[in-house]
This record gives sequence, C-alpha cells and structure tokens, in this order.
Amino acid sequence: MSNIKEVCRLSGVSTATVNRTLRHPEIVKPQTREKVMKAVKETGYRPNWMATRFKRGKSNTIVVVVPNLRNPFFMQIIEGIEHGARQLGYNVLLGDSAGDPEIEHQYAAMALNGRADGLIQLNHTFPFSAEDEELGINVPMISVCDRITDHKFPFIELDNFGAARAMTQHLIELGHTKIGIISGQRTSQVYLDRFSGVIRALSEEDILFNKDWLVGEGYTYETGVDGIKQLMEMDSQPTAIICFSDHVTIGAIHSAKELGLNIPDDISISGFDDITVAQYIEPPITTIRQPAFEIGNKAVNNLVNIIDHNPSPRLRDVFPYELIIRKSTGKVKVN
Amino acid sequence: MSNIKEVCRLSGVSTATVNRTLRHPEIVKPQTREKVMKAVKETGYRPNWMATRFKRGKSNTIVVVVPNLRNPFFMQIIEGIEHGARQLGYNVLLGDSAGDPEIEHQYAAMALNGRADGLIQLNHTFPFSAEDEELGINVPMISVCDRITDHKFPFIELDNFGAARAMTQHLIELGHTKIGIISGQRTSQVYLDRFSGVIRALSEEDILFNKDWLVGEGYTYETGVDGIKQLMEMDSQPTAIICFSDHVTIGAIHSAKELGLNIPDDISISGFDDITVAQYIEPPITTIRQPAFEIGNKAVNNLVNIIDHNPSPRLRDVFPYELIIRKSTGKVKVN
DNA sequence: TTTGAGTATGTTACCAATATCATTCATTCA
DNA sequence: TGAATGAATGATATTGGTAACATACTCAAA
Repeated sequence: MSNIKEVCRLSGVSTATVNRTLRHPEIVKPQTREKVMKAVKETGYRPNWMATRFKRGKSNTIVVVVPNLRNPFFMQIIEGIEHGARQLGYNVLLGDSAGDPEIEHQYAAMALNGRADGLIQLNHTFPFSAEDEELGINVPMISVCDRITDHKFPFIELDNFGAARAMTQHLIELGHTKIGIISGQRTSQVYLDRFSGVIRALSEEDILFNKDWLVGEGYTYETGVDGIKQLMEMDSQPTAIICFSDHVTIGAIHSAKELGLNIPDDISISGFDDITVAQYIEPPITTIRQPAFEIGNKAVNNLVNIIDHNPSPRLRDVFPYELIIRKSTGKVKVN
Repeated sequence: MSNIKEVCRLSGVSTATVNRTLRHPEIVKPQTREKVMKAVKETGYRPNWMATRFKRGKSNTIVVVVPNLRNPFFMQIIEGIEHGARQLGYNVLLGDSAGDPEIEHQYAAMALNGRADGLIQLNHTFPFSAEDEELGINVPMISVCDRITDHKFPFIELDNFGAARAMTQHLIELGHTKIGIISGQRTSQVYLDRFSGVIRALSEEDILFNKDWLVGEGYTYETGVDGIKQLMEMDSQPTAIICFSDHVTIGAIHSAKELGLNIPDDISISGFDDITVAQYIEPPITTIRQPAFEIGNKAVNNLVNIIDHNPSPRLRDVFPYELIIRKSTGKVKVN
C-alpha cells in the first residue's frame, strides 16, 4: 500500500501539497496539481481512511440496531437510512440485536469510543438502565418506531394513536363492535399508543373493549397464528381483529383459514405497516401504510444534524399514517 | 472524552502500563493493575477505536453489499453474516446497491483504503471491468449467491443445478411436460445453472423445452405478476411454472388467481429460497429451501480466513438444497 | 528600489494507542 | 558481596494524514 510520502517522493512536493491537491485542488497551482495527480495515479495512492478519520476525530459512521432483519418493514426503514447516510457521507454499521438487550448495549457502546458517531435504534427492547442512560446523554442517538417516555432521547415514529383509531373507526363503520387485538410487545410505547387509539375509537361509539380479546406479544407470523387460535377457542369471539404488524396479520389469516373461517365474511383481520406482500396475500390486507423509507431518511438526517450541530433538545417527529383498505376487512356478518 | 494520558495522570504510571493493564493484564503487577483500573473507572476511559485500528492497521470491518434489503432471503444470509462477524470480532458495514454497479463499486472500494478489511457481495450485477478486477485481486472478497466464472473470486452458493433439476423432476413426476420458467436476471451464473438444471431434467425424460415459456428477469413480486400475464396470453400454455425466487412465486400465484386459475389444479407454480412466508401463502409454496443463515455464516468465516491467512486460491463452497413440497404444485390436469 | 499584498508551498506538531527497547529494582545464588 | 536473573515499568518512535503556521516567491504600486 502506497502512502502520502510515496507520492511526495515521486512528485517532489511536500505532504501538505499532496494533501491540498486531493482535498482543496483549487488552491494548488495547476502545474503542481498535475504533477501530483500523475504521481497519485502511478502509485495508486488512496488516503488511508483510518488515518484520516483518526486525525479528524470523526468516524462518519452510524450504527443501526434492529431486532430482526427479516421483517421487510424494518428493512425498508433501513433502506431510507442507508440512502440518506450515503448522501450525507456516512456509512451504516448494521447490528442484529435479535431483541437481546446485551447485544443492543454492545452496539450502542460503539458510539462511545469513536467507533461511530451516532446510533439509530429500531424498535428496541433496551431497558435503558442507569448506565444506559449515560449512553443516551453521551451518544447522539435516535429511537425509531418506538420511544422511551421516561428519558430524553429523540424519536421518530408514526402517529400510532391516530392510525389505530382510524383502523378501529373503519371496522366500526363496517358494523363491528366485537374487536380483538393481536398485539406487539406490551412493554413498548408503540403498543400503548396503538392500544389507546383503539380504545378511544371504541369509547367514542360507546363500545366496551373486552380485555380477553387482547392477545399476542410479538411481530412474527407465529404471533398471528397463535393469536387466532387463542381467540377462536374462546366462548365469545371477536368479529374483527386488529394486528399490530402485517407479519402477524399474514399468520393470522393463514391460521383463520385453516380453522375454516372465511375472510372477511366470517372475520375481518387488519394489519399495520403495509409491507409490499400485503397486497399479494389472499385476501389482500387492509392495513396502515407507514412511510418507512421516509422515516428512515428522516432518522439519519436528524441524527447527523445532532452529530454536527448538537441540537440535543427533545426532538420529536411524527409521521402521518395512511389507511389502506383492501379485502381482509368487510361488513360484519349478521346472524 | 478522556484519553490514555488522563489515566496516566490519575494513576501515576506510563501510557505503556495503562495499555498493558488493558491488553495484557496478566503481566502487570496486581497492585499497579488495581491503581490503573481505578483510574480507568474514574475517567470512564475507553481506548479510542480509531487510534487503535489505525495503529494496528486493521479495521475489523467487512462490507456487505446487497441489491435489495427487502428480500428476507438475502436478509437471512446477512443475519448469518452479522452473527458470524460478531463472533469473530468484526463489524458489518451495510451497502444497498439497488443493483447499481456504480454503488457496488463505491462500496467495494472501501476495502482498498483501509476502511474495511474485506467484502461480501450478494447477488451482484457488478460487471467486473478491468479496473474492478484489480479490486478482486487486492481486496479479500467473496461472492454469495452468484459467481463470476471468468474471474478468480471465491464464491458460495447453492447447488443450483441440482436444485432446479430436482424441482423439475418433481413436476415431471406429477405428470407435467409443459413447464415454464419465470427467471431471475439472465446475466447471472445462478440463472444459467438453474436453467441448465431444468433442461437436464427435461432432456432426461426426452421432453423438449419451449423457449417461449422462458420469461421474466428479476426477483420481485412484479416479476411474477408480469410473468404469469405474459405466459397466459400465449396460445400454448405451460401447466407448471418454476419461479426462481419465492417473491416471484408469490406474485405469480396472486396473478394466476386473478386470472381465475386454481392452484395447483389448473396450474402448478413453484419457488426458490423457502422464505418464511412461503408456508403462509395460499396455497403454501412448493420450493427449494436454501440454508441461508449457514450460507452467510460460511461466507464471513471464509472471508475472515482469507483476511487473516490470505489463502487466496479459488475457494468454492456449494451448499445442498432441500426440496420442500407443499400445495402449490399438484398433478397435471387431464383434459 | 522598496513595500505590501497575495499566492504557492514547505515544516512540523499533533491525533491516541501501541510496541520496541531501555531501565529499574528485587531476588537468588555463587 | 557481587553478579545474574527476571519481573515490572518507563521513555519514545511509529502509524498516515492534517492543518496551523512559517516561509518563499511574484507582481504591482509607491
């Protein structure tokens, strides 16, 4: 590997001039510039990235931690992050936490020793202990698709309350009053917001929510499969089910069909996220579209803004939802 | 940010001793060790990652470039990569090429200036021009789910030929002789291998392949949707269709249903990859299971092996396939 | 001719950690 | 008592690029 001195030797100028030629070519005399560029070409010189970053004291790298890489909704957010990062001159370090707080912590710590400049966490379970909180204070970080109410981390998310309310209103309009939920992790704020949205919509129409119809605690296909089984074993059953992720919905639809149920005639099932496959499922899924790419893009932009200008104040970004009505929800069956 | 000198000041020892205490504690006198550790704790000192890597001349970072983050098959491979990398003390830089050779090139170049130690490319379209070939020579790199026959890059892939042959044999056993293909990118070796596998299986039974029934050129849902439309507009139509990815299959099944076709009674449609959702589709998809996680894991291990021990010779790893028979393929319709 | 402004380039300290080499000190044995 | 051994620690050069500062040079105006 050739270094800057090699180029100096060949072109007969100082390191400063070589450096200037590459970083600020406009202030170097054209003749000199040519000489240097020729030497650069001959040696195949590329400034050592580590040395440069080390000297500048900045890594131009951000860490992104996700609980699950196989969920295209998360990955679409990450597409937005990667795309934005590239435009801003940053690289993305990817961490798969598998929901393990230990791994989340490990990745978060990378922003403490100069390995990375900042951190984006997607849907984290990270309990944020006292030690962790130091992280949030010392490390530029943004929480996506979740928020930590007790702490002061900036976050970006959907208007989950509004979305859940709109979905519930849609079901109520179809005549449903017996509405169940197959939920995501109950510890998250996202869950609370969505749950509140459902409750609000119901109470606005003086409908009581049956607590037995709140089941599930995840975002996988299996969550949906198990959720339906659980609900359909009950004596009194809901006629419509809101799932908190399309993956859950897909599992739920599959499971309901296996039980011989017709969707939406026997039961309406709705989703969240509007991942691409939602429209190819039979029946196509009624769901809440989240502007995933834009959410990711906004996340990097906010993060880099914090990194560069340090405007640490509570940053809150809420994106609008879009209700996508397809065929998995329909009028309630009249017995 | 506290540095090593801060720790020196507090503990009254030299930088060498602080460094030794952290890197080789066993050769430091216990008393001294304690003193130093106390100072480390007080200052919250963490060795600067950039400085360390810069001095050691190694980044412990690998770049992974994918054409599409929303395909869970790729992401499962990346799970395997990330998992393996973490165990080996490496970090993963994620690049979304979106199939753009320019971006692929950009990411690949990161391994030339010390930004990263090596490169894993998934399903790349990278044409590997003369300049690019220099990359392959100078950069430890592994090609996954594809291979460049004309060049000397190590690769890891499925036994695509065998898998396609097995799938075709399965269809022949069901009585199909009119077999179509909705293909992936025709430029890739993966395509050639799979295509050859189909042709082989057919010729073994003296069945001729109708070239008109080779359509499509991608791995998306839309590829499948369009593929079915194209095939079903023909005068003579296949009774079974092999898709080269489950995403394509999902699109194809959806499209076929919209045309009023019953699967598998009217037409059999099979896939490749066995992504999780394949079993939740109606009908569940007959497909080829690829050990994606293991493929990814093997990829990092091989790559790190090359990085550390430089055994550059042609490294070829082929994984076994598994034919998963579900409900999207069935006996040919007798008219 | 001198002065000053402006342009072009060189010298060098610095970033933080690391590793080599040198040094100090205690212990042991002749 | 002195030498030898070995353990523990310190001083310092090194890594490659960067940027502040210094210097040299050109040209025009005084």
